[in-house]
Amino acid sequence: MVTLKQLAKELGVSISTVSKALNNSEEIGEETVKRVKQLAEQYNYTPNKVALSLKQSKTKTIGVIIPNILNRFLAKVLFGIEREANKHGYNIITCISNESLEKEKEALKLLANGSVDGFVLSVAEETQVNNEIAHFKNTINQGLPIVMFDRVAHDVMCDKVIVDDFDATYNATKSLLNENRIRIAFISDINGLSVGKLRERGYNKAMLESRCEPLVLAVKKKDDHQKKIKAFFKKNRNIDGVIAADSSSGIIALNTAINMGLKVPKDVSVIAFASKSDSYHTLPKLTTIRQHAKIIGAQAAQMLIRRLQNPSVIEDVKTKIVKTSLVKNKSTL
Amino acid sequence: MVTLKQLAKELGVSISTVSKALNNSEEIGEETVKRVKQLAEQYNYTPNKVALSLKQSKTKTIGVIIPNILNRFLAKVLFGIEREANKHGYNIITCISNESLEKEKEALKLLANGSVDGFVLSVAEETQVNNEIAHFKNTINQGLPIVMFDRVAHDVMCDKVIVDDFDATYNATKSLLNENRIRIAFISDINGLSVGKLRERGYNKAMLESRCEPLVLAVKKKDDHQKKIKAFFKKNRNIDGVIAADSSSGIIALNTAINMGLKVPKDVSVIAFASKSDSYHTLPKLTTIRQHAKIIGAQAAQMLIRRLQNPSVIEDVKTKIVKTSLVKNKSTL
DNA sequence: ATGAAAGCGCTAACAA
DNA sequence: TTGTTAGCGCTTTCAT
Repeated sequence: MVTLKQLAKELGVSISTVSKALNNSEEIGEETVKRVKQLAEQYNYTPNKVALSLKQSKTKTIGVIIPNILNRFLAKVLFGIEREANKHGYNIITCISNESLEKEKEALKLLANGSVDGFVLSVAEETQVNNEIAHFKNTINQGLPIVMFDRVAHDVMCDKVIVDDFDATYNATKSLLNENRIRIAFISDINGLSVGKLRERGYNKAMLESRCEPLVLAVKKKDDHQKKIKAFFKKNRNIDGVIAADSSSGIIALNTAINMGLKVPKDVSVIAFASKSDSYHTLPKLTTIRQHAKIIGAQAAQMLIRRLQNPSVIEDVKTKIVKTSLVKNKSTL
Repeated sequence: MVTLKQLAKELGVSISTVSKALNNSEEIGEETVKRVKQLAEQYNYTPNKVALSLKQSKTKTIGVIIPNILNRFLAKVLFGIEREANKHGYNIITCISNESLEKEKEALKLLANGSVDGFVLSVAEETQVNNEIAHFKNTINQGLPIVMFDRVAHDVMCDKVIVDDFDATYNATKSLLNENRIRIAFISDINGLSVGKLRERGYNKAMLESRCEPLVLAVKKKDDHQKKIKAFFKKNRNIDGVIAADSSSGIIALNTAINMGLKVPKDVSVIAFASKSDSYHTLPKLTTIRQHAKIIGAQAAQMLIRRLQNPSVIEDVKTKIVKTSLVKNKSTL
């Protein structure tokens, strides 16, 4: 890498002259500016990012902590964050907590040493279960703002971007009830998460309002989803609707129903939290609750960057709700 | 953030004493070391990463450029890279090229300004189509090593980690031929990629060896996969086997076959490049070609880190092949 | 219009 | 055993 020093030497001027010339300072003579820029161009000079960061004590880098990159929703949010960050000249440095509290703490600590200007993160499962929040508060107190998305810690004062999980399942369940379904099951493999609980509650509310009895299957990560769901269907022969809190459960439920000789949507309707491409993984195509992951990511990044660029203004923390949409396909009437 | 300066001041010693004490230098008195460490602990001191990077002209950060984070395979590789990097004290800074040559160039340039010590990347589709490699060569000439994985540019001299794509489909096709299938189709939505082509060639070779006529369906990203595949099945009624170059095509092919009243695997066998969790998205469970994405990521990271840590040794570039495995499930005989 | 110098936080060679 | 100093690459204030 070429440095200002080398350019200065070759041009026979001082370092500061070169710096000013490249930054279009008024102080420098037209002729000099031209010479400097030309040589810089020739040598393909770019300012050293690290030196810049040190000097200006900001890195233009956002730390992103994701619980699980294999989760399609989270991957999509990451995509949204990256794109938005890039648009504003920020890079992202990614850590994967793997749903572990310990790794989350580590990542936070590791990056809070000057590597990043702030964080966008979704809380790890273990963290939510143990309700740990000290590490978040610490980080914020160190002057590093955090924006949480999807899985948030409500007791931490920071900006948040969430989904209307409760309303989403409430409305989805309602829509099945309107199809005159009465034995609607709720299947979820994210029962430990805040969002999983909200989704279940929305479902419950709708069911109880219509005097239908809730019927819930909580699948665990280590279970064989297919077996569990098949057994569940066998035990509850009269199921005529399914609300799935995650895409896998939804896809498997639909395919299992068909495998058991049921007609979808004639005998059973299925709705799942899932993405567009997931909906192609079943025949008939799956009716989905879309979370607009990319928008969530973009919003979160935006909130963080705003805060970074107006550090003086002590804004109140905000919580944005990105509404889901129910996209009807052929797995419902 | 506390700095050495502040600690030094409070302790009434010089900055270098503090630095040495914290780095367990032999030079410093036992008593002093204790005092320094205690105060550092109390103030939760961590060395400023940026200053360290500047001083040592290495960042302990790896730049990762991924064409598409929503691709499950690539996401999994990213996971492997991150974990391996972390193990060796490296962070990763992620850019998503979104299959665009321009973004790939940009990312490379942006991070080559001192932000990272080297790159792990998979080549964007557009880059492969246009066969552009100058930006890679530039980066390497600047002294930043690159390790490519999966989609590699063969004409660039650098370490590579690839999959035995050709053999994988050759063997998979053979295994269907051994089931006495004779009308085996190849379905792919990655026809533009180097790996897609290799997969097709492996299939072709096996078919021709058995004097069977190849039958290929190339789906485009923007197509409605379900429609395309259904039409394909209708046009070629006698298909008795499918090799899919990507998981989506495989899942959709299997589900479509069932939807059309065919029995899987009795009438049609299906094999696809896909992950374990994908195999649960069909009933019967999908027979898959596994790429061991995490291992690929870990290997790539390892190769880069090795090179970074032995900069003097000019090793020859290496290409590692991570073998796929054919995991038989219920979609084949 | 140009340059010298200080300083961001850290390490390390050298001096005391 | 401890401190001084230089320097990593850059910006910026203050001379000149």
